[in-house]
Amino acid sequence: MEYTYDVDLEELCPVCGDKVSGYHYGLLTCESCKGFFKRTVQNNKRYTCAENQDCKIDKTQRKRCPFCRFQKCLNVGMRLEAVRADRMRGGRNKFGPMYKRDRAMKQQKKALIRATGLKIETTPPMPSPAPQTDYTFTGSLPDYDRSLYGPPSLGLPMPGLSPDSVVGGYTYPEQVYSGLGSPQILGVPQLVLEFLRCDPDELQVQSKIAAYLQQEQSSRGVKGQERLSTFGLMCHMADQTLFSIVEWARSCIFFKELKVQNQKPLLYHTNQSCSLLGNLQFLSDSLDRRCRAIHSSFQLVQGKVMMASIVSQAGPTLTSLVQRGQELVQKLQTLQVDRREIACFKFLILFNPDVKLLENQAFVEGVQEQVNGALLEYTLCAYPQYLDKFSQLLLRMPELRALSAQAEDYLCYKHLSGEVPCNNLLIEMLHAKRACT
DNA sequence: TTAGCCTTGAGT
DNA sequence: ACTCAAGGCTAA
Repeated sequence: MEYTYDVDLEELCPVCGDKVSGYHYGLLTCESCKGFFKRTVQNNKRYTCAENQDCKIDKTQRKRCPFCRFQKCLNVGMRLEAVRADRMRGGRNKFGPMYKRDRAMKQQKKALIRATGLKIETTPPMPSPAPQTDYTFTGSLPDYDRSLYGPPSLGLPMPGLSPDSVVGGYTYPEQVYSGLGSPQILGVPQLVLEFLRCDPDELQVQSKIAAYLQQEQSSRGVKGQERLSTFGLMCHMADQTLFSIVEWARSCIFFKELKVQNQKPLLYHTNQSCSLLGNLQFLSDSLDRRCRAIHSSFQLVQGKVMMASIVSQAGPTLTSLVQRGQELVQKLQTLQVDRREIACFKFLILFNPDVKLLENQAFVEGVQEQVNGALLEYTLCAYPQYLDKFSQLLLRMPELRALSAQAEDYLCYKHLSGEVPCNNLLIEMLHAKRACT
């Protein structure tokens, strides 16, 4: 029911709502708007609006005001460059690959809708900024006075909440991203760039934690205290990692808009998963940045030594947990997950729709949808030869959550048998989590 | 002028 | 050989 409704919705012309006949001048439109756009651009037509330049354009009224109709054509993203100045017929233009990606994306979004029952919001495509790529091939650009119609209004609906977005006390996330043709910089959706901006440098975080642990250990030596066991070390390490995750979440887009009481449950369900991803990012960063090779290899060696000591000292449960974690990291590495994808993945983990909040449930689901959409778009644009990457990535999510839950159970067990050091943030969270569920 | 159908031809 | 988004044609 919902599914067919969505499909129908997508097959309507974004200009007038008539039936779509294919891709025309950059996007799916109906035959009549295709013809109208062509005539207007080819013949350099100028219209004027008898009203206030905001006429409603639909199937029955589209003939009434050509000015507003053409305005709408431009606003929904129809491309002047796709009208050929030399009027050459047939053949293909450079939009071909874009149409192909768009088709792939629509298909995968449908699959996603079927799989999750969620609807991925696709706001009407934004007019893209002045074309950076040259789309002319079968001829030169038509001599068209674009400035007459003014620059395309590419304002992002970023700041503030519009009155419409507040419904019955529940706030919805601002739609920061839209479908293909959404604001992008070199093929990276704006939202993905924003995630990357909030994402901490994992190398630095890990160095800081390592330094902290070393200091902790040596100060114990000085004070004549017993040195920390492997498990004790891991608890401290996890604790520090948790601090960094909380710090990250509190400063990042979407999350900081939530009230603290709503932030907490999300954070409680996040810890282990994100630290695992942090590890992955750390590893990939270490490999990427040759300039820090010495530093990185030192850290890697340290990591390996630590692993060895875990395997030799820890019980079989912990060992298997760590091993499974490493296996998952390895799987993700063979997928060649890049930093941007990891940044998105972290958001998907943080905004877990399964965590029930007292309020703002819709907000969490909305963010989930937006991030899914942005990640899908990014993977399709960045890895067009690997159209499956998005679903491969999502496929790892249940594994990650399962592992996280097991780690938590283990921690709980250890805590009950009194083996976890006091003043541990992890345990505090554990208590808080049990209390609120 | 509109809009449905036709012809074309590079890319696959 | 086929596809499908360009441009072309023409009756309302």
